[in-house]
Amino acid sequence: MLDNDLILDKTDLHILRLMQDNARISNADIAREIGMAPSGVLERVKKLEQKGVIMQYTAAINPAALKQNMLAFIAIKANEAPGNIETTKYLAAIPEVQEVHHVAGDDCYLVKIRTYDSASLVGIMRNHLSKISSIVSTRTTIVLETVKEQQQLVIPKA
Amino acid sequence: MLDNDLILDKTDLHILRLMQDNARISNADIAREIGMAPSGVLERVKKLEQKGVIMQYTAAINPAALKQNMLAFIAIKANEAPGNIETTKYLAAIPEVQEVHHVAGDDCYLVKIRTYDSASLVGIMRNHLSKISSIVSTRTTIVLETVKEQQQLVIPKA
DNA sequence: ATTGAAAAACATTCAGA
DNA sequence: TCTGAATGTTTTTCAAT
Repeated sequence: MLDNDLILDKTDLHILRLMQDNARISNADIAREIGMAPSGVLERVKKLEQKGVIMQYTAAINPAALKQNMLAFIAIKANEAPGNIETTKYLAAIPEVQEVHHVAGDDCYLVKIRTYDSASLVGIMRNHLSKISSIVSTRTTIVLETVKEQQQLVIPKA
Repeated sequence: MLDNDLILDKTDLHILRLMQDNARISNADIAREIGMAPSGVLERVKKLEQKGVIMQYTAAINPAALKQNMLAFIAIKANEAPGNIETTKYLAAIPEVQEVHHVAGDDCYLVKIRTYDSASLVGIMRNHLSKISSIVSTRTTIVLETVKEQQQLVIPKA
């Protein structure tokens, strides 16, 4: 999936824009919006899913509603052979870790992690990070307030 | 919305888990899964939306499909009066900026930004960031590879 | 790639418990 | 809160283009 045969036309982009903003929009509504038959829309949506353009439909849940009020970024330095991915595999397997990026520069990895509070963050660092022998050092940045947080992409009109 | 009258019971958490994993699941399927009538599920879902627990339904689109292959984090130092939110307002208004966090420590803000390439990143920094007079300095971290990226929360069973 | 028709499944409302 | 019945709508398939 997601090969070179993915030429997204104006209609595909329109569908993506609608579904990115409201994943629970009905095919019928999409069809009305873009002036196509519902069955045609369904075909296109299925193709977008199957090509890996649409990766998932998800409900964005308010972390505060689940009392998950701690958000932190951890910059991690690791001493491992280039191409070795043991560290990232371990980091990605931690459920509270939302993002793991391999970054350029001094710090090898940047990890985004969401927990209930500072105690549970420390708990994860103790129980998980300290068990990863390749980790040389960590630098934790605590988020005081999140002003904007969205995964939505800028989708061009054409 | 999202007051103190949000006591999420086991059923609510089950619904949230299902919808977080697949926002396009039908009410009927949720009803079957949790052993309730579809109309009852609908009521609960509407209440979760109205209380602000469910913030949005969104399709996660593969950035590569839109040729958006540059991801960067920018740490921004700003000299502004505490409580002044002009800088964050400006940052959040940039469409390519997916996240703006006010963080503890030396760097005041952490911004996540997704663009086509390094040229378009530089373009945004020139056209937007350099116009914000309160910004003292920026430190950009380029993502080489994203290993994990999800906004999904850990939802407890009860 | 798209349509339109047809059947099955679904969403939504509302009275009643 | 929840159910169950009722109605209108949607989804999905498929033959045809």
